[in-house]
Amino acid sequence: MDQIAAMRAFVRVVEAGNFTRAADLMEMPKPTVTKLIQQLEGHLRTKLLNRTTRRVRVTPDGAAYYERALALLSDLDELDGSMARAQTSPAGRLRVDIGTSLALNVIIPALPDFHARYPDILLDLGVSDRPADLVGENIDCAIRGGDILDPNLIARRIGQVDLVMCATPGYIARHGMPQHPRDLLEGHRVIAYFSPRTGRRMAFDMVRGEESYEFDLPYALAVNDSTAYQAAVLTGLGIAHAVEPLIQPYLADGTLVRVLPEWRSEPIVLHIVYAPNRHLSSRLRVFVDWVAELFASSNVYRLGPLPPPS
Amino acid sequence: MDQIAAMRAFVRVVEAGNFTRAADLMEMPKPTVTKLIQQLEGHLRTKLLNRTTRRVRVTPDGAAYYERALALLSDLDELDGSMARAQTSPAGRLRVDIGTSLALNVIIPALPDFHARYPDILLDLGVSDRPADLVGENIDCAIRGGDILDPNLIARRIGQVDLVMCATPGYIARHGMPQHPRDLLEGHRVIAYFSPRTGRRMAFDMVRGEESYEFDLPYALAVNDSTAYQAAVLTGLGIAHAVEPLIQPYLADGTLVRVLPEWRSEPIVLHIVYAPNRHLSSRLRVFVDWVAELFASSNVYRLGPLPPPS
DNA sequence: TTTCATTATTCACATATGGAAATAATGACG
DNA sequence: CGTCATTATTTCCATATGTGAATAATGAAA
Repeated sequence: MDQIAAMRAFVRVVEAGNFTRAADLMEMPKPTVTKLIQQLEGHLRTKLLNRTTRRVRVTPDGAAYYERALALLSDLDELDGSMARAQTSPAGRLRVDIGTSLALNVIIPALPDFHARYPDILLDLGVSDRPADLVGENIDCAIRGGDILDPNLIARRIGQVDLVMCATPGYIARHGMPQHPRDLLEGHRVIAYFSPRTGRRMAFDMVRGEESYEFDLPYALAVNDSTAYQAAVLTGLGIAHAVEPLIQPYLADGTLVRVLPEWRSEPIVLHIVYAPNRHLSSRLRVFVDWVAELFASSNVYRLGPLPPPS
Repeated sequence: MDQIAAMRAFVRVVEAGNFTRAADLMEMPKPTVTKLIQQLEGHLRTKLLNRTTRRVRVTPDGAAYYERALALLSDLDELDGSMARAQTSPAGRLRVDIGTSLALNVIIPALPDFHARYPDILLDLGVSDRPADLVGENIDCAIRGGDILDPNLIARRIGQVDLVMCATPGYIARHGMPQHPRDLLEGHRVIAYFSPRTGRRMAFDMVRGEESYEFDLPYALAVNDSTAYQAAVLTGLGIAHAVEPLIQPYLADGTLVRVLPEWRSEPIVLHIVYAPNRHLSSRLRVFVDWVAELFASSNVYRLGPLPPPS
């Protein structure tokens, strides 16, 4: 027996004064109303309605039950309604995990716009290059650069960033300017980025026409955070494989110089990832869409955290 | 979908921490729990549980829903429980319709006993020989003498009363003592009882051995209430067909004398009647049983209202 | 990395339920 | 009283749901 349906039918019969009208109001066949009332009376072991084909009268027990059933159905409808409203009017807490550079340079500066659009969404930002367990830590989504290795997550591509080789003028004055990727193997040091998850250093890849090199180079310093990497580049301790938009101001004012500029590296692809869910909450949906729009609507889409979390 | 069952399953899964244990606790197959949770999520269009085969985690939405569902289920259980208690612990109003003589002479004097046993039952006594519409007037039961003509009611026999012929000594001095039923046809008058429902007078029936008479006799006075009839007997206006236990004191002190004592009349059968109901309320059930016991446990069972409501 | 015990889900058949049509009951009217 | 319009209930077949068995997924342990 569907007790809620039975209670709804009973309430309707009491209010309508007969079975037929109640059935019409509920867009339900009459036998169904009959059956539901019978089932409810059986469940409660109490006669709720004295009825003939011409008259329906509520028993004293039925009248008492009606009042309480009405209140209870109202509570249930309120509960269902609040869930529906949560779906159609995005509100509530959203937990987002972002790499440091993307957070500091792209997302956080744009948040006034998101807040203006969705004032009822509370954003919890986890800012770290260290990947989190989305399901295990109840994180709604993450914005990441690089390959997405977890096949259980949905990854929506939102942009890419270029990597470029560079160094300080002081480093070049001391060690000389490399003329070819193989020059980096001797007499040079790099500033390396290592994965916060695996500890493995990211290789330096370089392509020119049909030529392609990929080296795990001798390094003077290795960091595993994209914002720290940007600061490390400026120390002059080595040659860096840096995110182009983040160092662009330093290239412009001469603080840094390009190294091997005729060689290109694979850009880093940016994704927003979240767990599959037939019933995606509206607040997550609007955030994903807003992020995608943010990256698509300006050339900041090419920005992203240094190296892939691989 | 049975939403209540789905909510119960959800609450159990949250508390048990996994589907299998919830299913065991509810004595329900695991696939049913799976289906119910899926249906509830579909109904609410919200993911309530993030689950793998090894772990079940409640989503933030799920946690919020859990609290409210728990409260609502508690209210429902309280409502169901209160209906069950009303069935097992007799309480509430009971409307009973009784003929005047039975009310005044039998039931009312015994009510202290009923009240002592069932202090939470409130009795509304309708006292009249005039029959009421049980269903139409929300009367729970009636105690009646005579044949029960309504086939839609349940009639439980609780006793019978004898009818006897009698008159005042003054009447006999003026008209003479009848020696045979046929003597009543000439020179005599009776006090008649007529049905409050149909207006028809009750016949005087007399049996002796194989002889049997039934006359609609000339009357000096006719009343349609059993208590009024008792008073009318004492006027000396005619011969009466009276309820034996009610006039016993007058026969003992000579106020009345028996007439045709060797002739017998059909006793009046007493019933308690109520509408059929698969779910008889406990208060009605205990009252019916108490009345039956009252009549069975003493010789008052032979008492009843005059003439049938026919 | 592979293995394996545990647990959620899916599948397919048995059982339960829904609902159109037929039937029974009611009570107003003449 | 009989007739008949209205309405609750029952019947029986089509559809939906429940559930045992099989399958897929997970994650701890070696």
